[in-house]
This record gives sequence, structure tokens and C-alpha cells, in this order.
Amino acid sequence: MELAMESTYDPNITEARWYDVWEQAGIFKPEFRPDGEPFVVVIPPPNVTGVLHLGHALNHSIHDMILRRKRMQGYAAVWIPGTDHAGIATQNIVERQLADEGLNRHDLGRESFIEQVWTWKRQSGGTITKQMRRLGDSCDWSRERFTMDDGLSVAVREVFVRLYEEDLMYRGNRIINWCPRCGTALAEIEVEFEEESGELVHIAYPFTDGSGSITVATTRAETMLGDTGVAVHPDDDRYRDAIGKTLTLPLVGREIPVVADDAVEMDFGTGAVKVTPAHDPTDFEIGQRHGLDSITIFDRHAVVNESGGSFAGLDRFAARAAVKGALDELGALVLVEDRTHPVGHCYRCHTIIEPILSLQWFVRVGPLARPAIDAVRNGESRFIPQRWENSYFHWMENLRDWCVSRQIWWGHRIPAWYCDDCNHTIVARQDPTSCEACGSSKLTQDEDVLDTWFSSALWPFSTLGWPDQTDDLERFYPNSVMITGFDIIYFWVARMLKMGIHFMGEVPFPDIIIHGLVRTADGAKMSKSVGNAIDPMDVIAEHGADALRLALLQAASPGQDVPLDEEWVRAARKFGNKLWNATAFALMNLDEKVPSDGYPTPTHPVNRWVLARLADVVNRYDELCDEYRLADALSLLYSFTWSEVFDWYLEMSKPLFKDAALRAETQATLGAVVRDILKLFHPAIPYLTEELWSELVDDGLLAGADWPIVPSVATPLHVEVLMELVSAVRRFRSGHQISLKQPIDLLVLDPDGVVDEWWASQFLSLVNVALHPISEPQGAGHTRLLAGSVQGFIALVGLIDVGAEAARIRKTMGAAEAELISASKKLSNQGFLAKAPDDVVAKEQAKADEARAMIEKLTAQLEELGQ
RNA sequence: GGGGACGUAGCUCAGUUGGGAGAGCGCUGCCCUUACAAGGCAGAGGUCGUCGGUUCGAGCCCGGCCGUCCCCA
Repeated sequence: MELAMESTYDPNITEARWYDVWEQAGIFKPEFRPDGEPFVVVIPPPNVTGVLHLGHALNHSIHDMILRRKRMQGYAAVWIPGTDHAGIATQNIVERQLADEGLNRHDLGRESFIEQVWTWKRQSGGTITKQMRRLGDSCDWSRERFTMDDGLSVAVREVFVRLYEEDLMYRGNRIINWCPRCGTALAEIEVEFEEESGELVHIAYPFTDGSGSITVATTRAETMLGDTGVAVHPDDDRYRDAIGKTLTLPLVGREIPVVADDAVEMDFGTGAVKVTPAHDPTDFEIGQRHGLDSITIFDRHAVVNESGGSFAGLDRFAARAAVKGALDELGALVLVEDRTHPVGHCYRCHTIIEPILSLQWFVRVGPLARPAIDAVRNGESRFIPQRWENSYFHWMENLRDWCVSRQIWWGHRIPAWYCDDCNHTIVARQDPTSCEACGSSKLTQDEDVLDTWFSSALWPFSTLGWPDQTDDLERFYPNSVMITGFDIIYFWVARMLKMGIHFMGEVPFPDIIIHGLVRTADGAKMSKSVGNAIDPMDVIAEHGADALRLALLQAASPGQDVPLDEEWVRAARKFGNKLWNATAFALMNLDEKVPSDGYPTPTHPVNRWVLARLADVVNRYDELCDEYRLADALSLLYSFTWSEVFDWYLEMSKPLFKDAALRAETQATLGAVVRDILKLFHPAIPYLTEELWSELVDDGLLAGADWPIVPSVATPLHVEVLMELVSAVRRFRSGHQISLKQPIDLLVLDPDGVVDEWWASQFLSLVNVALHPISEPQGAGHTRLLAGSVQGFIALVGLIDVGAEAARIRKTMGAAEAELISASKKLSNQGFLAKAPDDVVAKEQAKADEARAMIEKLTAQLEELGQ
């Protein structure tokens, strides 16, 4: 055919063309395969504030490769996209905008502030979904969801109410993690701990009766203002006599008891710990056990309140210095030593967290966790790779109740009302107008909203319409697979399992694919603050989305981190160029377009060989994909495509096209092979393959084509022998610097009748060699090339340096001798002969025989060379 | 302190029922061969961290040690 393609591949041109075409053809909707079995994936919802980073790019590349293949295999495949409302992050953005105008959210009031957030969402919230389209994500956008949509909000409310009715949701006074900057409580996993240098301050607390003192050690001296006790270990002889006595708290003057508690670590500091129940979770528990008061000393900004006496008004760090100074003046500061210790930070703004006693809503997670643990233990859901199950179990078995209320405005408002008259709490699906206890109409709704992750936990079924019994819910729950990074197992996967099992009665997904993090080329963590983060959109602009996707997928071994080197992206792009040119070659040699399915039954061994290899490769490729070993699958396909089809088959097809009798079957074979390569690569590199498909096949869209099922073809052995002998000639030429332009005569001894007539044209075409059959080995003055049972002889006169040829032969002989030794050693081992399987023994025997034969021939040759 | 991962070619990494050490990039030599120089052909390069055990046989299984990293407390 006339070549209409551009001569070089420009990803930017190709990739601008196809996304809208796919979408308009409805290919991404499950209805595209109306009779197919459902294959359903919900996206782990990115933040609406987010921009696409390489972590998304990896995650989405894996998603898309899996989804697109399933779709081609005939499944009713659907990938449901969407975003979460990212309560704190989104509110922060809008608050910053207000701050630029000198305003805060209270100036606007709740309602108009929320309206402002929606405005922001409509204007800027679509960034990441646009980027996903650029990456090629085959999402069903008609099913796009947002956690603040009406439907999903109904789901959130229904879940809250049901949990409350089941006593799995309660309001309680507990120590929570408070971010003084965001002004809200956080869940425990939203706190990131980092080792920081600090001080361990030893403070003497005198006994009230004047009989000396106890020294306590703390990294947070200022919290002593809220101390209501000192605890020692009951087995600690040093303090046995102190238990039950009281101390007078320095600077404050409060009398506080010494209590004995198992939670105290005798080895830490002095073995005596100050107890601040309102500002430390362990202390809170100790306080509960011993009836100690809880005195809150900080306000919502972590500034000391009136309970801090003369320190009131100081922020926590100023208070720390001031308290230390005052203690020093008192002579109560015994010792200050340097100490590194873990400090918790807000995962949204990195401000140091303040543990604080506070009235919040909690999910009682114990009863929800148990079935979720069991589901993984008994295999209803499995982690891939499996080792992540250990982390999952460990975490799930040590859960504390989940604090779900947030003191912000952007989010699902907690459906709880408090009666102003009788203080009764009402939790309801419909907004109540009067108190169910006293009938009062003076009700006040809880000011707080729910944790964003609370709504994300419902995502696998809330996106499908729950609590309504929709068709989608019926058909698409459970989902087929969840794909996410290991850093998000606790945030999403664990909670989705808990909620899915509880509300839907079965696990949300049987397979959980855990992938690693994308790192820099030298393995460092990418971060915006360090400035080493690569923007995937920059990579796409330079090399194309296909190249980025292929590079990520090839590098992503299951569960392993991916150090991304831009070299890999370049290599992936080169592959694209190679594929482009190979398709151009096919087009130049074809007379018409290739049918979208079906295979020829060629007679020529070269054509039969490539179809046999294709069948092998497709089978193995499918196995690897089904095991989610995508990197291995692509590696197999990549080397088959480049090293076998392009390097060998395309070259071997050239003389066949010139043969009128073979031209048609070779066209059909080449067409089918290249077409199937496009199909097989499509899930990884959709744009380029679609573009080439439009040139080569032009029968519908590749994205909607059927997955290859290749009929098995018996492998003609002789092709492999031909390839071996061709390689031997190439090595000979290369070793002796004999140009390809110089023709060579090869005398061929073929005792087993392996060599066919068609070899002649191949040798001429591939290595400029003329074949001449002989019946006896050639003697002096010839070199010998070995390939299976075939021996080739080349007359050396005037062609080469004999010494160099002898060196080449000795090297080959060395390798053969090593092989023989290795095999003989095994074969002379009685244990091996007795215990190894027969086929392994036979293989070793064959290896030994082959090596012996080769050594014999090479020895003869050295003699012939007179060496 | 508890749990987990990793240590294979110069670099980054594959190597799944234990039975011939692989890829990409980099490096060396030759070649502008009519699909492709973003290419082709050929080649060099590894005591598979270390010590021991199991086995006829260990990169792979088990244990100790050394080194690197992650999560949790």
C-alpha cells in the first residue's frame, strides 16, 4: 500500500487525536459490551484539590492496563472515576483566598462560605480529571462521582444514622489529636510522627509533707501546668514508699497524688512520670484508672488558658521556655538533657499536633474490624502481594476508635441535634423539628462535619447509588479489584473493607493490588518541598503519555517502589518509534488493510514459526496479566516484539515478499502478527496503537476490538537452526571484520536433512552468504560453524587471520568444556541419578553429548588450521 | 521496642512450584544494509551481601551476622 503515515513518530500529534473519539464511541461505558460479565473498578478517589503526580500516573497506568485488556476480552468493563471533597485541604485553599482579601470564614458565615467553596470546586476542581484524560484513563465519565454529591451525601448520612442506631457511633470525651492551625481534630492515622531533637527535662516535685521530692522527666515541661498526679510502676522499689502520698505541684501549688500504674516504664527517665490526663492519651488512661482530674490548659490555638495561671496567654512553645525558667528560679529544675523524640505533625499542614481532651464523635471500630480481618484471613479478599496482609492484620488488631468529627465547615455535616431544653441528642435521617424526648422545638445541630475519609470508606457502594437499590449496585457490587499504593492501605482499603462488609454483607473487592511509590532515579522520595518531584504533565509534554505509561508499567514489579529514570521514558518512546516504523514496513508490503480478527494458515516455515511464537507469547502474556504481573508481561511482550518479530521475522519476510507463491500468505501473516502486537500493547500504550491500527486495520476502533486468541501452530524446528547458523556467520564476520558487502560462500554439511531450499534466499538476504551443499567435512583451510546437526564450512584462504580464528575457536571450546564438566559432574553423582527427575537427567545427558560433539568438531578444526 | 522489605552486571531492577545467571540504560567494536541512526550486528562485564544448615542439587528454602530502607509503638 501507499504509505500515508508520517515517517517519524510524534506522540503529541498522535495523542491529541484519540481520547474524544473513544469517549464518543461509548467504549468506556460497560454498556459497550452489553452481554459481558461485569469487571468493575472504582478509582481510589483523588482529592478534588489535587493535581496529577507520578503516584497517580503509576496507579492509573496499572488501572488502565487492566481495564482496557478486560474490555477487549469482552467484559462489561467499567472504571468509575471521581474525587473526594478533601475537607481540610479544600477549606484551607478557600480560606487562603479569603485571607488575601483580609477576610476569614466567620466574616462570611457558614452558608456563604460553603457556597464559595462550591464555586471554587466548579472552577478549579476539575484539574485532575482533565489530566487523567490526557494520561488516557479509560474511565466512564458518565458515572463520575464526587463525595459531596447529593447521592453520596445521602449514603454518608444513612451510614452515620445506622451506626448510631447500632451503638457503633458515639459521642464522647476523649484525647484526640488537635491541629491548632487547621483548628480541627484529626484521626490517629492523620498524624505523622518525626524524630526531632528536644530536651528531656527533669523536674523535682516536693512531697506535701516536706519529706523530700520525686523527680519526673518530660519532653514537654509546659504541660506540668495541667498535671493532676505522678505515676510510678508498682514493682519499682525506688518509689514504693511514695505511693499514696501527695506532692505539691511547683508553680501551681496543686496537691497531686502519687499513684502506682503498670503503664509506667521503669527504665524511662527517672521511672516517675507526671500525669497530664487532658493532654496525653496514656496519661488520660492512667487518670481514668485512678480517678484523677483532667485539667485542660490549652485553648483551640494551643495557647495556655486561664488554668495556666500566670502563664495564660502564652503559646505552647513560649510557655515551655517560661515554665522552665520559672522552675529553674525555684530550684526545681534538676537536669536538662538533649533527647530526640517522635513529634506528631498534621498530615495536611505539618503543624505540630496537640493531644487534647475533647468531646467528639467516634466510630466504635472493634466490631467492624473483626469481620474485615476474618474476610482477609479466609481469602474472601486477598492482598497482592500477600505480604501486605501482615501489616493489615497488625493494624486492624490494634485499632483505637476512629474520631470522625472535624471542626470545619466543608464536608458532610454531622446529622446530630441537641435539645436546648433537655439536652437530648437526636440523630436522624431527616432533619428533626422537635425534640423526641421533650417536644421542644429549640434544637441545635452539631456544628461539625465528618472526616472526608468517612465518605471515602463508602465509595465502593456509594458511587453505585446505595442506599438506593440501583441497577448499578446490583450489577457492580462487589467491585472486581482495588488498586492502590501501600501508603493508603489504612486510609482506604481497611475502611472500605469494614464498611463494605457491614453495609453490603460482602467484601467490596476480592483482589487488592498494592503497588509501590514512585521515587527519583536514585531512589529518593519525591517531594514538592525538596524540589525533586517530577511533574508527569511535563514528561507527557516531552515524551507522550504512552511513553510515561510504558516506562512506569515496565518498572513496577508488584508491590515494589519504582525509581523513575527519565532514561526509561526515553527508551519507552524509542520503542514507540520502533513500533511506528515496523508498522510502516508492514504497510509498504501489504496490498490491503488487515482484517481485525482471524489468522492465515501459511505453509512457509518462517510464517508458521512466527505464528507459533505469537501463540506461545499470547498465552504466557495472558497468564502474567491474570496474575497482575504486568511488568513481567510487558517485558515478555517487548522482547518478543523487538527481538523476535522486528529483528528476525521482519528481516526473514523480505525475500518471501519477492516470491510470487509466498507473497500472499506472508502478507497475511505479517499483517496478523503486527495487528496482534498492536492489540496486546494497546492496554499499556493506547494512543500509539490506536493510531497505527487506524492505518493498518481501519475496522472500528482498537480500543473496542477483541483480544487475540491465537490458534496453536506446531513449531517448525528448522527455523531455529537457521537462526543459529545465521548468528554464527554474523559472529564470524564481526570477529574478523569482514564487511557484509563481501559475499561469503558457505559449504553446508547437513546429515539430518535439516536444510531446506528456502534457506538459500534467507542466507543471501540476511548475511550475504551463498550456500553450497557438501557431503563430507572440509579439511585444512576451512573454519567450521556449528548449528545443531548442521555444520557450515568457510574457506579461509585470503579471508582471515588464522591466529585470530584459532583464538575464536578456543574460546568456543572453553565454553563447551565448562558445560561438559558441569554436566559430567552431575551425571557421575549417584545421588543425582537416583533422585533427580528423569527429564532433568536426560537434559543433562543431552547437554553432555552436545558439548562432547562440539569439542570433537572444534578440536578437529584446530588441527585443520594447523594450530 | 514490635512488624516488614531490600542487598543479583557500572546504574536501576527482573528472576513464583530449588535443576542451563537475565532486561533496560551505560560501555566497546563494526555498519548510513530501501521500516527505523530515536537504527542494525557483534561483544565485554556478575565469588547472586556474608557465614552456616537442609538437599543429589540453593540466587531461590531455613538460621546467624553485616548493611540499607519503610511502617507501627
